Amino acid sequence: VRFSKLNPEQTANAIGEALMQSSSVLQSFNVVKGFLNLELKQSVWISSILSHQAIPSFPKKEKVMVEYSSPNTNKPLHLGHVRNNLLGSSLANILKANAYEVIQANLINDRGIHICKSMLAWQKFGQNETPESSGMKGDHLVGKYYVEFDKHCKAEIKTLIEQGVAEDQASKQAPLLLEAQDMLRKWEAGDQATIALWQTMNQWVYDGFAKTYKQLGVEFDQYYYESNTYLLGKDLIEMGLEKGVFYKKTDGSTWIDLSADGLDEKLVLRGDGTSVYITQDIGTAQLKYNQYACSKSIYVVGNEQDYHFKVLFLILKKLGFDWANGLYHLSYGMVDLPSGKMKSREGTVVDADDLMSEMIQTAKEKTEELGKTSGMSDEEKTRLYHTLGMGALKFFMLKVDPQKRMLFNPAESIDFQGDTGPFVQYTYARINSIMRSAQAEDKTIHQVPSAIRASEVQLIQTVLAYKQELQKAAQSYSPSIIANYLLQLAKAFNRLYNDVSILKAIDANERAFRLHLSALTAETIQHGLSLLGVNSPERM
RNA sequence: GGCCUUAUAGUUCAAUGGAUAGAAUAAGGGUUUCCGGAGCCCUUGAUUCAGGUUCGAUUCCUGAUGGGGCCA
Repeated sequence: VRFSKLNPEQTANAIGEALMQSSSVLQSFNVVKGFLNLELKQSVWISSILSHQAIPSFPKKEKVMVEYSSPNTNKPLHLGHVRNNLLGSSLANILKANAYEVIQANLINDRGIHICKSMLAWQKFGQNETPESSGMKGDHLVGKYYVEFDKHCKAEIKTLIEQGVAEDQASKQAPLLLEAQDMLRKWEAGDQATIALWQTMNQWVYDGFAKTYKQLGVEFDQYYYESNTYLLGKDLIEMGLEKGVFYKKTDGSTWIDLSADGLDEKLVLRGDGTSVYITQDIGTAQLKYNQYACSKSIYVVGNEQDYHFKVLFLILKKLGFDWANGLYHLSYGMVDLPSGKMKSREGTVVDADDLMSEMIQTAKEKTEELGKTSGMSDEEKTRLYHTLGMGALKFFMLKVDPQKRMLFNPAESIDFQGDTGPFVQYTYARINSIMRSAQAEDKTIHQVPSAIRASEVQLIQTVLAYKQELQKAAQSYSPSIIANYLLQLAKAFNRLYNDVSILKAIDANERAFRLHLSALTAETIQHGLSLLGVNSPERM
């Protein structure tokens, strides 16, 4: 507009005219409110889809680490962990599809006062109960004793208060708590009996987690254990002191002043030389880099730790590590339920294992209601219910922008209508059905169709957009982009194939073209769903 | 108290600074022949408030208010 010295309408018209003359792919153009709209010839769309390869593949270029899950070993996984795991593993898939070499890491918090609490309660009240003897999943068993500890500890505190001890004192003096702290000291001193019990109970938990992970469909290339890493980082504090990044206070504790960066002063080493959380995170970050030299490292951690990661990354940069620029905190919001917030104290936590089996059970009921499983073997049905139940769960959780707090409604997620996983899966199954019944046909396109419908152009455009969406998802670390794209694609397909005339009175050539388009759509859906960790059922 | 984050139909979610803010669900209406009606079509309905930047703001900036979190 500045160049032409004309108003936007006139400028657009002039450009449009010029393009019409010089380009062979334009059908027409029009100008609305200063927007120049170019209409491409249908042949452009037709030929672009015919030469299109739905699934791009590239050579590996960079290494990236995705750390997620990172559970504590004192209780089983819950709904919040599910979002974490799904985000992490889906992100790993998306990055792989964008040619990154991905290392999926899991940093397990296997030490500390919390696991000592479970151990102590088991010692006192457990009567040698094991996963085998009780039939309980190991993580649930250990979780049970964590709750048990809490119960007894509270009772002790109550007694103390009744004896006249002040409340804040009482909560520190409960005999059980003191005993747990003592156990932690023994653990740190390497006491054999304590270590043995710790190993046994942790192993129960790991066996339990393994089942949960398998059901969720996540896996890891590298496990880190805090029991191995909790002493790391002290040498880097030393180094930072020499560089003048940190300073000592008179009590001997080491700090960093981040007030110039809009943050506070932060303790990095206590006066007695013991670590704080961030100390070991500094050390672990270096350990990871030394081991893999990833150009990017992503931490999938809830948004309550936003501040922690801001500080951590800043410290690493100030220590002079170039690789600190490749660190990213994928922060995600909490998951709410229709019944309200999850609060462990009120027992409203939704257990991950329970949730998954409920989803699968609901998938079964819904599908049986519709009575379309006739002719399927029991094995096929079981697999289908799993595919649908887990697909519903994953799709629903990944559809939402990670950053935002979300509301998980199990009933709504598994509905076959609406913006759900099963709806996308249905579309895939439907296309498969179409392809099956056309199996025997000659699907060669001898001649490019001369005209196609607007709804076909729309579907073609959507299919073609996939690569861009994939890139966007990788750049913004957001699986929700893929999920929303898949909904759009499924809708575009269903809309097109509801047009009765498309099924009738068409010549073999047009038919072949549409089958080609359908096959590409199916391929794209399958690829997209797999990035979300969702299976595509051949039939449903 | 300081800091971070969020605010869109009744509800749950979308929208590289761009056109008439999209879906889904709920409510109401429609879809005789159809390789899958678990679909498709129509109707009703929304940007928290007050300023600012811009030709143009749901989007960026400032402030207020509500939700969530972190730190003391």
